[in-house]
Amino acid sequence: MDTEKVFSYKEPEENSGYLLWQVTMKWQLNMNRALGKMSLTLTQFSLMAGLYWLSQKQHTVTQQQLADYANTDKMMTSKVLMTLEKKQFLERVKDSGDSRAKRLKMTEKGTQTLREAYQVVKQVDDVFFKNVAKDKAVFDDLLIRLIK
Amino acid sequence: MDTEKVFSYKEPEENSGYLLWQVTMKWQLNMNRALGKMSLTLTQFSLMAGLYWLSQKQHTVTQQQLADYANTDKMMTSKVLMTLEKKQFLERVKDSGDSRAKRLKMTEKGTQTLREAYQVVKQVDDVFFKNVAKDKAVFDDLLIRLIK
DNA sequence: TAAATTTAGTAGTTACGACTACTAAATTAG
DNA sequence: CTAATTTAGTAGTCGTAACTACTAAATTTA
Repeated sequence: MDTEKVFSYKEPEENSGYLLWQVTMKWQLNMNRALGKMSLTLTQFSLMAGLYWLSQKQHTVTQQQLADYANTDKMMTSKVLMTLEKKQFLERVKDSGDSRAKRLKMTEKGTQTLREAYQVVKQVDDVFFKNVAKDKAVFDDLLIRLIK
Repeated sequence: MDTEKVFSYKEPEENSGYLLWQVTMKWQLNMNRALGKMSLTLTQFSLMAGLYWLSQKQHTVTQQQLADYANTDKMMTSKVLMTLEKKQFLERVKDSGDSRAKRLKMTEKGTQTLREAYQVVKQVDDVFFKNVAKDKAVFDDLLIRLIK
């Protein structure tokens, strides 16, 4: 029989990684439920937001550039962008300079949807982070140190 | 043309939710890569760990009880437990009292694998949380407040 | 400049994670 | 006691998320 103990702590709650995971799962669930009312997923929203931000910085945005910016896997990004194109939230046009690349351009419908979605996201975030609002600077700093 | 701005901040990095998501994604990726070497996923590890912890507290553990404890969806939990049974890490026996329920019992092989997996997880956590180690108490407190 | 390497994107696989919908058994209520 | 409701678990779907493997085009280098 196996009697030697397995863990160096008694409860999962003593583990930062476990807590981090639980919190993010809850946040993600809230986000997806809220965004679901407008037929968007969190990932779809994030890529649209990323495209919006990147477009402010540079004239053209390719799928690869967006994936790099959003820290998403390029294969997954490709699939989600196809979905977003089908929904007519953006266009994927062959780049004139590099014929391998797809240039991304948000449509008017996409921008409007993003604007509405952001109001929903903001609302969820306000409620979710209410209990740590006064420590936002500390919290964000800790998270930034973890991303490196 | 749409000129009204969409976001109330300039960079995603100003948003706690976005940071939280990015950090957890990175943590999860590190965990899954490390656990992958022993053919385990993070979710499989978590449910095995949850079963181990719950088994310390109570004589019998059902799938539903484990799902409640781990805060996982019962449908997903059911599938992952079937996978873990196939791998012979645990047994799912019909409960004698409640014939709807499946009683979960970790096998010797499961316990041994969990022990090895935990060493891997511990190692990944030590590296991942290195930069915030001295603030662990603050960080954990913030996360606990977010779970409520 | 031809060959080797890198880059941009797609296809298909495995495993969650959140669903709806379902079966069957247990519990509660009238 | 029987009907209504709740509970435990399974089946199948959709959308990531991380892969391997692939095509084709651009770039490097020998």
